[in-house]
This record gives sequence, C-alpha cells and structure tokens, in this order.
Amino acid sequence: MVDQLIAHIRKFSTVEEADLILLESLIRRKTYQKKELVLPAGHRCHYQHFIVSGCMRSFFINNKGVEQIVNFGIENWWMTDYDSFVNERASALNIQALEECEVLSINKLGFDELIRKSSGLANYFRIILEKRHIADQRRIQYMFNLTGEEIYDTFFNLNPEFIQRVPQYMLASYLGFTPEFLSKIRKKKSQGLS
Amino acid sequence: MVDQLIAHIRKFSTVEEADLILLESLIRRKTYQKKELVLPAGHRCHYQHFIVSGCMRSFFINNKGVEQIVNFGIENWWMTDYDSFVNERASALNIQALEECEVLSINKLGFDELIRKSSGLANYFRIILEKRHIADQRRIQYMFNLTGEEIYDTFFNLNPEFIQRVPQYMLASYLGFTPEFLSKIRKKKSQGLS
DNA sequence: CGGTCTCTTGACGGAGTTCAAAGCTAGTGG
DNA sequence: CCACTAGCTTTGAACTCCGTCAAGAGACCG
Repeated sequence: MVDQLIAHIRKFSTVEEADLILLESLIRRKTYQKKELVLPAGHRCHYQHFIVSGCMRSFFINNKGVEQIVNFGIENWWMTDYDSFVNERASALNIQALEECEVLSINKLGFDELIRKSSGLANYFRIILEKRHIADQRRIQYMFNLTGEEIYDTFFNLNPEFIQRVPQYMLASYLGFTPEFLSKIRKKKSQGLS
Repeated sequence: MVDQLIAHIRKFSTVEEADLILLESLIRRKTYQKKELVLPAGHRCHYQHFIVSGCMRSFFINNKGVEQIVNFGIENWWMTDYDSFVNERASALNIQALEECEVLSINKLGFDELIRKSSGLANYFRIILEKRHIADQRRIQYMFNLTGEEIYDTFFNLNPEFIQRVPQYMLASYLGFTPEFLSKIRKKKSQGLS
C-alpha cells in the first residue's frame, strides 16, 4: 500500500530514503466499508487521507436540507477538509466512502513534522496544493461560463470512466443540478444520436 | 516596498535573513497605471505579482463574448494565473490594474530558485496556496448553496469596504450575475429598510 | 458642457427547479 | 433462486429565478 503512495510522491518530487521511512512511521493504514463516514461534519478533520483504492465523496447539507457534493476522490487522490485540517476548526463537510476504500492517513502533527524535516516532501505537498488550486480555478470558470448541458459534456469528456462509478443523482449533485435535470440532459443526448 | 512583502512573509513563516536578501535580488518592482493590462490572455504568465498597493482583477471572455471576472486582488495579495505560471502554457485569463498599482513580481526561474534554496520561503508559499485552496473551496460551496441575493449579502458582510472600490458591474460579474440583476437586488434592499 | 461610461427600470423569455407519480434495478432475506 | 422492497431514474406540468433586450437617467472626465 505504501509503495503506491511513494510512487505517487516520486512522480512529483525528489525525496531522500530517510524521509520515506519517516513518512511510513507516521502513516495510519485503514480500510473503510462502503457508505462508512470517514469524517462527520461538525468534527475536526484530523487527517489527510490518501486513497489507495476505492472512491469517496465530500458533501454538506445545503440550505434546503439536501446533500450537496463538493468533491469526489479516487485512487491516488488526497481527501480532506483542508479548512478544518489546517485551521483546526469544525468541519463543514462530511467525507464518506462510496466503495470499500483502502486509505493511508496522516494527522496534523505528523504532517507538520514531515513538512519541517523533509524539504522533498514539503515540495510534494506544495505541488499537490498547486494542482488542487488550479483545478478549483478551472471549476469556478466552468461554473460561470457553461450551461448545465455543457458542464455535463465537459465532465464526461474529462472523466468518461468515472461516470458509471457513482449513481447519477450524486453526479448531478456534484455538477450542480438536480437528478431530474440530469436525466433530461441524458434523454436529449440519446435522442440526438438516433 | 519590499518591507511590506517581508512583513507579510513573517506573518506566516520564519525565514533566514539570507533568504530575504536572495528574495530581494530576484524581485522586480513595477508600477502599473489604471486600466493597464498586467497579463494579456493567450500569453504565458511569467510572474507571480505581489500587490503592494492598488487593486487588480483577473477575467476572461466567456462564450457569450462578455468579460467574466474570476478574482480581485488588493494590497498584500498575490495575483497570477497559476495554471499558466506553473504549467507554462498560454493564459486563459487577463490580469488588469483597476487602480494605479505598485507591484513586486517574481518570475518562474526566480520562484523555483527560492523554493529550492529556502525552506522558510517554500513554507510561506505553501501556506499561501493553502489559503487560496480553502478560499476556492468556500466559494464553490457558496455558489452551490446560495441564491444571487444571498451571495451578495455574504460578500457584502465579508468585504464591506471593498464594495465601493470597484464599479458595480464588475462586482456583479465577479459574483456571477448581470449588472441589471445586482441593481434589482440593491433596490429591493433599500426598499426593505425604509 | 458634450460624450461616454455606469446604473436603473420594466417587459419578456428561458434554463433549471419543484413536485408528484410511475417505472426500473439491485440488494436482501426467506 | 425467487420475490420483495428500497433506492434510483425517468417523465411531465407548473413555476421561479435570473438573463436578455431596450430605453432612459445619472455621473464622471476631458
């Protein structure tokens, strides 16, 4: 399991052997069952979770009382409520396993120690943050620029394999509309092709 | 001017004197006039810009041919198209001074050198990224959860002083609706108070 | 002061939501 | 291994929020 994380780190940064040994000593291995809550909203998010296998979502309950999905995470992604993790405040988000998930987790103390002692790992986590920030900015631009149908098309083209991995009502929530509307988009597409 | 940046750095990270001297040697000072383009879309974003004084916006031209504002930046903010800066590709965004701006800029080569040589500065830039990512995530949550009027209220409460610094049509663009609709929100508010 | 940029107002239109009901699918226990 | 149920998806009608278009009223700058 740890090998997979190390491979991921090496893709983005150069690290000393000693740093990896330190990393391994600070990491917790855990398996979550399908539908299990990894983090309940209102609690502190003590960990950053690296997904070795499986799929998760983060979501909150919106003003209308409906679950709003903010992010999905799959293999080789880090899942966390960064705001809660960094600022040590109650989490606005729930994190939940959507499939059985093998996860490597590191808590804040361990994370801070890694950052302090290993410039290679600090660099790796900085690059991960860069990627998240760039992805966030793109997403904000899509939300402003595209209609529902275009958002669906864009997501479909970028993640064709992911579509059948989660139920459609979750996909609809993540993309920012209702299951009914997603269903109508799909109908329109299938008719357009016939 | 550099003192202000150093004070900002010290707020978030501990750095050696030598690192600050290196930083100063790599920084370019420049003043932009009101309305001047700091970065035109389609060009590589070579710099990260630290705003010492003034106000900027980043925006793109959307599918309908209308300017869509993505971010504002004011004193003590870094402005850049991160995607273009990091991945060395053409920028999707324009960056423009909305007031006369004093700016400290660092290019990619200089930035990479700083990150490599100074763990204190690497830490500072990692923390800046953390803050941006957290702000992005909050913004995405607002966009999903709130109506136009609620988005306006939230922004107004978080940035009361900023409202009168930019024209309303830019504020409307940033918040994700038309100037006409923003005008109607304001009318409704003023009537509700009378 | 004259022109351009900005803000307001109102009528109309459309993308997406809400609500309700029916059809489908998959997991689960007997 | 079938039947039953709960959860998921589809459909359609009514509705709402916000955008579009057009016109007019201010406001700022040379």
